[in-house]
Amino acid sequence: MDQDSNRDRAPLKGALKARDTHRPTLEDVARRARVSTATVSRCLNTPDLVVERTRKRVLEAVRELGYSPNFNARALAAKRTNTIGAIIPTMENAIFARGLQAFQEELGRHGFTLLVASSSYRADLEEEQIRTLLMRGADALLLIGHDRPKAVYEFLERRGVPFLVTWVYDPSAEHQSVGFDNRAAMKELAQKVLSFGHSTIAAITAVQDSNDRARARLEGIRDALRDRDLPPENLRVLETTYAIKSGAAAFDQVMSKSPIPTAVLCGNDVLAVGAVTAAKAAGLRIPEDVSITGFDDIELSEIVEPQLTTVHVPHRAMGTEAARRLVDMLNGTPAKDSLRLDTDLRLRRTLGPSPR
Amino acid sequence: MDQDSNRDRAPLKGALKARDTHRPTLEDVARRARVSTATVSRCLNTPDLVVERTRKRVLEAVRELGYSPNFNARALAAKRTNTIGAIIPTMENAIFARGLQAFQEELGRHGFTLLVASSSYRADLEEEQIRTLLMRGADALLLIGHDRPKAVYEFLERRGVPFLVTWVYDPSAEHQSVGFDNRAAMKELAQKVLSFGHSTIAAITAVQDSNDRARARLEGIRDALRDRDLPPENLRVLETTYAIKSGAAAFDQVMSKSPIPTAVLCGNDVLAVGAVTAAKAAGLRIPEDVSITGFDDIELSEIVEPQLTTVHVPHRAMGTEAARRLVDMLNGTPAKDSLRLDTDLRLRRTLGPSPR
DNA sequence: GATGGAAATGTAAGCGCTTACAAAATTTCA
DNA sequence: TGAAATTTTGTAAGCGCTTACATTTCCATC
Repeated sequence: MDQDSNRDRAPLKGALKARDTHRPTLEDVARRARVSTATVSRCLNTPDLVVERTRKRVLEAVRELGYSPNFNARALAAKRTNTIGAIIPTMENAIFARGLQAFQEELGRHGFTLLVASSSYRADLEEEQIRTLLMRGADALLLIGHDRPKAVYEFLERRGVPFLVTWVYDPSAEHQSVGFDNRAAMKELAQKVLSFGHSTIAAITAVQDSNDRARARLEGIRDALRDRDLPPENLRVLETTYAIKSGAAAFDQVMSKSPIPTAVLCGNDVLAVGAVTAAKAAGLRIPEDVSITGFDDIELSEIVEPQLTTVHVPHRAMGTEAARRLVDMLNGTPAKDSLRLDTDLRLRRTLGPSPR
Repeated sequence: MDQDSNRDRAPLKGALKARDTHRPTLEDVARRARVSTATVSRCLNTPDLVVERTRKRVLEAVRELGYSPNFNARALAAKRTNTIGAIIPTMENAIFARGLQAFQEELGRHGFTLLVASSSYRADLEEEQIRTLLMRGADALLLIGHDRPKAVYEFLERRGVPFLVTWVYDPSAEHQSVGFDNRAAMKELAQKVLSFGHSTIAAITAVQDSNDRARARLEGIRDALRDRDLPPENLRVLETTYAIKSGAAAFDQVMSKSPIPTAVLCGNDVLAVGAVTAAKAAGLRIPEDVSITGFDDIELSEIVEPQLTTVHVPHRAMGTEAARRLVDMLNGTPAKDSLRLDTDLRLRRTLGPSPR
């Protein structure tokens, strides 16, 4: 039996009406404090415009009634929500979570609220989420990466919505960004790998489509090879989805076909962790038999054994600075140039000399 | 130079007004389709009430103008947002993410949207988030665990907001829940540990305050000891915050004071992973020198070495069922009894026979 | 072809706020 | 002391929708 008679209810409307002991409105507060609704509104939004005596009386009434403003009504009237939307590719893994945490904290300091949506790395869903966030009244948006249809940017601009791109730094791009140079960072890592004598390389990359970070990272590897005059054939590239298992499968595949690489550079730590587990399962020693590297420096990379050599990304700095800039934009501060933040190589245990 | 003259802007209002090429409203659509706003509204919300010919004309106008409804205005007028709020303790680790994913998917199937907030495991912040979500018009709420001030429940009930507790199953609690029996699950694990001959035990638990899951899990361990007639002194308990490092620190502490336990049961996988890394750092073999267990079965538990013995929690089933019930509540279906979902022991490598 | 009832559409009153603008109260200062 | 300037408060018009109710249109029936 899954019914519970002491709690049965009428259909929605009846239920709501019956139980809603009239949530107090501005007008209730106004009546109680014997002022106009305008004054109450001012007490809440621009307290300096109200003389102390009145203000006290009003706030007293607010407390007594347990009043809290109706966000939707406020947004409708003010045409402003003090909300900033962010669309990230995924919530499942924590890469974006930390940056977003800092973003939110900084927003909070300026009286703004964060609304998050995730696109599952899908361009069409991202567009939908953008529309949803704007429908909900987001005053500005935070976007990850530059790569999206031109129409999206046009839409945003037509609407006059301030937005900022993050997680990348690309001064050649058309829009302002706060991030790091994925290509240069990966190139630096790849150079380090090559300096260990590796010359037959594999790259396991995230899906490149609609993902400029993934593409830039791959280009970084190519840059490094080129600098050393290694032919492009020395790099084998595999593309796969963002999951530990995918990394493992890709690793198996890469190691099963000649020429077998001595180093496998992964587009992110999640793939790299998958590669590490697959290598161990195959009885390979890391880094004696094969070197593996990641990118992002998520928590996992220090837990996995051996610890992952990777690139540390300035999550928090990005989040904080992005928040500041977005708030500035909403306050009418002139736009700034894109900001480049630094990455760090984290040389840990999965990178070693080439066995050949 | 961080200014960019081709993008400089007037202060906010000017900027918005200047750039806002009049976002189309219902009225614009109505005019274009030569019907009343009511008809347009009906086309969007209750299309069966509109005859095909008109509907087509209206939808055509919608498309041509690129109209999308103003969520806030809609919420204000309809007193309903089709939004359900969820407050989870943390976004940083993925435990709740997967359950929430399923929750969201199921909500989507019923035309509802999810709004997430996180409380950082703090009761005061949770209250604030509840208020925020309700201000934003959430029609119903998903809450984690039963343990919160009575006043919160009273507030929710006075407001007539349907809500559901999850991540726990406790038929003795006052409110409906969809979850699993934390105490019984941990007891089962602890029994298994004891069956391996361990008798000097330590528990590293999450902060117990405002966290009935943490308390229930600890009680589960005590239950198991009691069943075996082991005295309570054989269990040493350490409480610490939710982080890998905290788990590591707690482990070091527990192993540095006699009597030294042969098994360390952790309240969750994050703490357990910390314990595992600390053990390895201290040169202890797992499970030869010490056994360690977790709870939750997050992805990490299969990555860490040795793989973690833990309790698998039915994230997705909880999310899906919780969504269904909440939607039902909003549709006026009579309340149901709490639902108990099953957990599974995942016996992996960190649990072995007692060395003594 | 008139009639009644159902189906489709329109009219207009809000929903709970913010904010121009107007009015009243208070302060300033000649 | 009183007019002007300033501060404080009030009035009321929306913001963009939904929906109860009124009206019109349509169609089946006699």
